[in-house]
Amino acid sequence: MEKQLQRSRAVLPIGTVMKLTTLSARQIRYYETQGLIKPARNEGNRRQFSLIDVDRLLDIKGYLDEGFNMTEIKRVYEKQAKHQQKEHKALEKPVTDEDVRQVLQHEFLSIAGLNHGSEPSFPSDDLSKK
Amino acid sequence: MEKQLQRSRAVLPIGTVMKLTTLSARQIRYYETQGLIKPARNEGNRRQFSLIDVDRLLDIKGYLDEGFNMTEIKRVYEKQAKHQQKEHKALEKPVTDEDVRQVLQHEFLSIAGLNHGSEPSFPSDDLSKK
DNA sequence: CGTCTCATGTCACAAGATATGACATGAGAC
DNA sequence: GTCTCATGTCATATCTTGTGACATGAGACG
Repeated sequence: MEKQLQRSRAVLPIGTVMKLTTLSARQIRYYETQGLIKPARNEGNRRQFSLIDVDRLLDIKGYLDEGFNMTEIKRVYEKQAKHQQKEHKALEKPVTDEDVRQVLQHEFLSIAGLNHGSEPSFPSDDLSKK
Repeated sequence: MEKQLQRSRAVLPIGTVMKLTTLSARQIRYYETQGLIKPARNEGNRRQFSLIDVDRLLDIKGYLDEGFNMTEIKRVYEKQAKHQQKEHKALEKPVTDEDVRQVLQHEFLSIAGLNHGSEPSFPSDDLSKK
């Protein structure tokens, strides 16, 4: 359980998070304005994300893919905050092709930072400013 | 063992690595010129480190604290490369105060990125350009 | 169909971060 | 003393990030 402490350490800049989540900076910032994440800021006002933030972003991404909108996702987290227990599993549906990619990617974090993982995957995206 | 794959994913910019290792950018770059690490580069020529790189940097830091110089540390890794097995444990000495800080810090990575960890620690450094 | 809203993309300018090369320095080795 | 080693500090050029503004495709709704 102390592991949770480490995962909350905010050290990742938005660029790294983009790679880890394959979300655009615009999306990440937007989710923040929507109150879904609240990354820390350094002295230079740069966002500093933790692995927990990255996890949440991946969750958000998954919810969006499943058709939820910001407001609904917000409610999910509000409820979780109250009930103080991770039960968003109740929202799961039979896996689609998209989901698989999601899960595999999520595994990276499970391995590179958590404890509930199983098999890895490499998005290997390049994010070149196309 | 597949977990090793994830840890080799180069996504961390030097700033993050500085925080994770409490090493200066100058030191990190110097160790690179000495051939101790070979971080990947992105399209913009920026260094991209993996958790494995961070681990090695922490090891290097530990060796330096123990009195080794670049050349000797280099040999350590060359030998490891040949014998293809992590046995630099043979170089350990009875723990000193400095060592403790090292180990505790190393634990962060063990937790936020590996699997052989135990208890955490927060350097909580700020890196403001003093 | 128009019109709104939502989630994102794209631009643009300011400010912080990083790359490299040069010069400086304290601690030891000789 | 003089060298070497590991780092610090500067300077300049080039990315990266932050914010705000304008644009747009997909749906919802009338």
